[in-house]
Formats: sequence, structure tokens, C-alpha cells
Amino acid sequence: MAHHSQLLAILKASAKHETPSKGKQIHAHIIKSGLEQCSVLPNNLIHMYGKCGLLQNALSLFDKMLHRDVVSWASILATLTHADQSRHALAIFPNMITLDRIEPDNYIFATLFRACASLPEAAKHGKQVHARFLSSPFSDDEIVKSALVDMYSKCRLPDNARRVFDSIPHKNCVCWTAMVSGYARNGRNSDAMHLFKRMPVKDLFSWTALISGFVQNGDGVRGLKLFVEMRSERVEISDPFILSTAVGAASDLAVLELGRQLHCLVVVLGYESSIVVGNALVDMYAKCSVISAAKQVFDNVPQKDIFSWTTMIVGAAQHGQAEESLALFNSMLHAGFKPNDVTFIGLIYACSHAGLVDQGRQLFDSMIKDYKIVPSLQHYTCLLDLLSRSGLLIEAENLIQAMPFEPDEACWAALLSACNHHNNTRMGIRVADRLLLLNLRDPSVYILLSNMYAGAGMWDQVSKVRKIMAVMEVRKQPGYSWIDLGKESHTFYAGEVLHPMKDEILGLLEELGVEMKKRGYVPDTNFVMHDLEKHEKEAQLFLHSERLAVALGLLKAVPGMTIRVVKNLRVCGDCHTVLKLVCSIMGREIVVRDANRFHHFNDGKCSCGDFWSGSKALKRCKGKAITIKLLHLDRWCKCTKPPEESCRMYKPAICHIGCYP
DNA sequence: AAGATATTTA
Repeated sequence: MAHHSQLLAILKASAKHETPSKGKQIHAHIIKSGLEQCSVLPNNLIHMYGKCGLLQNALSLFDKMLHRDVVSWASILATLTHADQSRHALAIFPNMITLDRIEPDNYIFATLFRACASLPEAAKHGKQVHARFLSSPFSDDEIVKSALVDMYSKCRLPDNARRVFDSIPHKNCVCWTAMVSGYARNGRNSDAMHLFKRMPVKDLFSWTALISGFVQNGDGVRGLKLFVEMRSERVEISDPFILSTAVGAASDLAVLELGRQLHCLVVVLGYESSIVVGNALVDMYAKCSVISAAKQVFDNVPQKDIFSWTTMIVGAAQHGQAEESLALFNSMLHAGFKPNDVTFIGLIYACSHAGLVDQGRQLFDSMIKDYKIVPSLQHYTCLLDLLSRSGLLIEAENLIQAMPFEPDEACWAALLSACNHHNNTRMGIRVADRLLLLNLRDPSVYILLSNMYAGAGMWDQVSKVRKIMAVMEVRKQPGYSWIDLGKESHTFYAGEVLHPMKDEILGLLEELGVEMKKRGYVPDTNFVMHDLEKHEKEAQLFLHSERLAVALGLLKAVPGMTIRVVKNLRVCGDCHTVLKLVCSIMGREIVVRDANRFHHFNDGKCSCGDFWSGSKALKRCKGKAITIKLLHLDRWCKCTKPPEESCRMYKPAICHIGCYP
């Protein structure tokens, strides 16, 4: 057999190419010939196993080693960290000092900080190790400082990161990117931008860090503009993450044409079979309301992972295709995947919106028993929604009392809405009284309250609620809707028509109104919050943003094409009725993505089965603007700002995304 | 002789 140095060379090659078979043979040889006395070969073996993803082999070798040195420790800690076992790494680190009597060196520090970075709650631990690092002989090491910048960035302490960053005399691209990413991921957009501009050398990583920060913070337009700028600076796209980020921005904004262009770019650049990009495309088509295209892309993702399956399951669920969600779930199990917490949220949501009570309950139980997943508040909210929508109100009320979370506004509102729907006034009043004690954040919940009290003839309570509503109205986020017409996109706010085609839009709506009345439409003014005369309320409904956007679509979109509109809030009940009539009068399919789900209007019917008024269970408030936390999927409709600038954004995008100018 | 730092989707 070969010499020591040749063995080393083979181990290095095995590690580099992640092909462990040769390396394993050498392991056997090392044991047979007693070469494990010296730590060099075993250390390389640990490294090789780590690189090849064979954590157990690495651990058992490490445990058996008689003479571990600092390199053995660095190798095993790095292996654990890369295998997503950072907790384990931090847990065994003290043994290095107490049992093996070895002091950490710069490699150890860098790895430990990386481990803390992947555990955002480990900031305290990280700070202790930081103190130790400062008093060590390695306190000037710049790689360790880079790792520290990254750790503080990921532990939501960007200012701590900045202090370390400023202490690095010769900054390389890695630490610049870590710092830009630190600002970007913590919502410090202008700091991120400012620092990015000062970067002496920018590479693809830095662009990705910056752009993904903007997208994650709800500014998809800004993110896409930067992507276009990056393209025009001819930065080579040598990995898929930037593409998945850009596609993700198109999903948030529901800009289908831009999404399609990005899809073309993906194909041109040869990332069609990348899972990261494939999953983003599936999500994009689902969120742009073309669920059939999502399924098509999904079917063509070659090596599906848990994200692919869950994205598709959730997408189908949001489009009201419960059977499809459940069928996908079966295929997923068949393919050998283990569902996770998000998968079950999608599944229970699907059951809830399709009235599949028993299925949904079984899934909830199976999640706990068979998959050992501890249900979160979102899971309980979905289950609660399932029971209450199906009229199992007592069971729902018991659940809200028994669940191990404090029920929030959204939970009570879900139950109240169901009491309303199923005409259970007694429980409704009980729930309404409960809600009235809370300082409600979602103004539209008060409409439910008011209607509930009015139904019971409790006029004192009605006037009390109305008074609160008058104050709330001021704070209410304006409703707006937008429509993507390919080369331009337009945003409408409720109550105003700022558009060059104003007259045509209003004219069309008038005309449609006449035809709707012939078909028996009577405006339902319960959905107007203001205390106004009846005709004034009707005038408000007439200018709801989703109608204006649909009208523009009918006027300008290619004849026969589906009209796709996105609304920041939920579609109001009256608009829901109107859109059912409009789709049938015009013979056009209309799809509206609202804050809660997708509504496919076709042939006078809606895919939601008219249970639109169901729960607001999945709505949460965050900061000033209402963002929607549907299905615990934070990225859902993160547009806290409407994409109003996108009219100008598109044209350059079309030239620059696919090819250079 | 060997080990370390930045971008990512539901």
C-alpha cells in the first residue's frame, strides 16, 4: 500500500469530490496498519467524512481517537456545524477544554461563531465565546472577525456586527458581504444600500445579500430594480440563489409577465433543473394565480425536496384544490419524504377550506402521533378554522379554551365569523364580548361585532362598536388592488380613479351595474364601515379597488385572457358578489388573490365556494402596515407597499433581464 | 502534513 503522503492525497481528493468510497478503503487500511497513532490521517478522515455528509462515520471515529488534537476538534466541530448540528457542536466544545485540555485556536473560534450564527437564539453563548476570543492570542484574526460579523448579523444584532466590522483593518469581500447582509436581513435597508455602494469589490454574493434583504423586507420592486442593475453591470450568475431571490420578488408582487421573463432567463442560463430555482418558480406561478403552470413546473423539478412538495401542497390549498393537496401529500409520502410543520399547515388549511372535517382532524392527530411535530399556534388556528367553518362550534370553542396558547384576536375572530355564518347568536355574543375586551388591530373585525350585536337587537352594543369603528376607520390601511398587464402594472386605491382611462373605467362599471341589477344584484352595504346614507355607502362600494382593477383589465388585457388582480386586504363580500356576476356577464375568467386566498371566478361561481366570509384566522398585524401571515408563510403577500413604481420598472426590465443592452 | 468566514426557496 501507498505511503503516508499518498494516502493523504487520496483522502483530500475524496473530500474534495465528495466521493467517500476510496476514503473508506483507506480508513480500513489505516486501522490495519496501525497508522492511527498519529493524528494527521484520522483528522483528514474526519474532514473527508464531514465533506461527504457522513456525520456518523466522523463522530464514531472522533470518539474512538486516543490522541485528539486541536485539528481533530476543528474538524469535528465544522462537520457538526455543516450537518446542521450546531447545538451538538456547542454542547461538546467545553469537553475540548476540560477533558482534552486543549485551548481553542483561530480555526476553532471561526467554527464556533458559525455555529452560533445558525442558532439565532445563541447570541448569549456567542458573546461569551467572543470574550474568550478577545483575550486569546488570535484576537486579530480577520477570518474569525468575519465570522463574528456574520454571527451578530444573524443573531439580529447588526450594530454589534458593525463594531466588529469596523475593527477589521483589511476588509475583504467576505466580511463586506456579511455586513451588508446583516443590515439587509434586519430591515436596515438604507444602511445596507449605503454600505453596498461603498464596497470596493462587489461579487455575486454581495448582490444576492442585498437584493434578498429588500425582497424579504417587502420591497420587491427595489429588489428587482437592483437585479436589473446587476445584470447591466454584467455580474456573472454562477449560482442559482440570485435567481430564486428575483423569482421570489415576482411572486410577492404577483407580476406574472416579469416572472415569465425570469423563467426564460433561468432556462437561458441553464438553471432549469436547479431545485432552488425550480421551487421558487413553482411558488411564483402559484402566487401569480396560474396554478396549472405551477403544477407543470413542479412535475419537471427533477430532484424534488421537502420544499418542492410543501410549496405545491400549499399552492393547491390556496387555490381551493383540496383534493389535489391531499393527493400530492400521498405522492410525497410514497416518494419517501417526511412532512414537516409547514406541510401540515397547508394540508389542514386545504381541508378547512373544502369542509373536509374528518380528514383535517385526522391529519392534525397524525402530525402529533406519527410525525412527533408539536403543533404551533398556527396549527391550532387552522384546526379551529376547520371546526368552526364546518359548524362544529362547541368543539371549536372547547379547543380555543384547551389549546396551550393564548388565543389571539385572529382566533376569536375566526370563531365569531363562524357563529355569524351558522347563526349561533348566543355563542356569537359570548365571543363578541370577549373580543370587545381586546384592543383589536384589525378594523374589519368590528364589522363582524357590529353585525352580531345588531342581529341580536343589542343596539347599545351596536352603537358602542360603531363609535370605536369611527376612530378605527382613520387607522385602517387603505384598500388597494393592482393588476399586471405585462408591460405595465397599475395600482388602484379605494375611492379614487387616478388613471388616464378614468372615464372608460367608470363607464364600464356603470354599464355592468345596469346589467347586474337586471340579474337581481342589490348592493350589500353591511360592508361599509362609515356611518353614511345608503346611497353614499353604495357609492363607496362602487369604487372599491378590486372593481377598478378588474375594469381596467377588461378594457386593456388581451381579449379572452384571464384577468388577474391582487388585493392587499380581503375581497369584500359585496365585491365578491359583483365579481361573480361580472365574470358571467363578460364571459371572462377573473382570478383575485386577496389577503386570505385565491378566488377563481368563472361562469358565475367562485372557487372558494362562497365561504369567503370565513375566518380571518390567518391575518396578523406587523408594525404599521397589515401584512398577511397566511399559513405561517411569511413571504405571502409581503408587499406592504403597492408596486406602484412598476409601470416604469417593466420596460427596462424587459431589455435587461434576458440580455445585455 | 491537517482544520475556519459571506448569498438561498415552502
